[in-house]
Amino acid sequence: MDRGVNDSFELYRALEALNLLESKPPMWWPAYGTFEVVVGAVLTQNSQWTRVEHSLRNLREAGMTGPSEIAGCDPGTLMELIRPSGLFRNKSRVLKTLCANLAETYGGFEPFKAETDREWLLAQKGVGPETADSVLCYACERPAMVVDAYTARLLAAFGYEFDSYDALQSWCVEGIESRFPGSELPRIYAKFHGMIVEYVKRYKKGRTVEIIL
DNA sequence: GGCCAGGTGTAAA
DNA sequence: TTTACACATGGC
Repeated sequence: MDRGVNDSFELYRALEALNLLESKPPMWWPAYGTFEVVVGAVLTQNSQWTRVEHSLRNLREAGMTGPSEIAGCDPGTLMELIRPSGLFRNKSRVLKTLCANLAETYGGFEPFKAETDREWLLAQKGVGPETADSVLCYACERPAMVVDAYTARLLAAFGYEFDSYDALQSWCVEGIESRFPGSELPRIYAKFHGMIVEYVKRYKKGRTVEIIL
């Protein structure tokens, strides 16, 4: 099949030329490099970011700004605070357990940020590959490529199909990783994923994506 | 009023 | 090992 992009590097360059992140936070995800990203990564599972912002504001106003606060929060109270982003019974349990384990294993967010890895994150209940990579990429500032439904839909528009998260992620990484110094990769992957999401949001037509590249 | 959203875990088949 | 379903709110 004829494809508009031969590898992920071509896609990256084409998206970059569209200035999709002009009015977004520097690394696309708000509060890049902070604990709030960990909370947001769980809350955004199968829900809209505008809803997550509402929950995050509730949490800030209630003083639930760190792992120890959330780990110690009354379950019913936490459910009410995060209710706006949906799936709140699951997510409150997931957040409390995740925060308790984070505090116990690492002692706080900064050591967690420096020392955690994908395997530890995937072992947490309610943390799958996308949430784990989102935390690594946007909270821990690591070279992790996040892929999601947007990524799959964009590549489907180019004729690519992948049978797993890992296969899709590998395609994205393989075209990119050798093209930049290792020290730049955390921000390159962060930008790449952000550009993909913004592109699809702007050019989606129903369930498919219009290609203007 | 049905479909969808910045997924994941569990239980059937 | 694959597929189906539950979780739940609010925007469109």
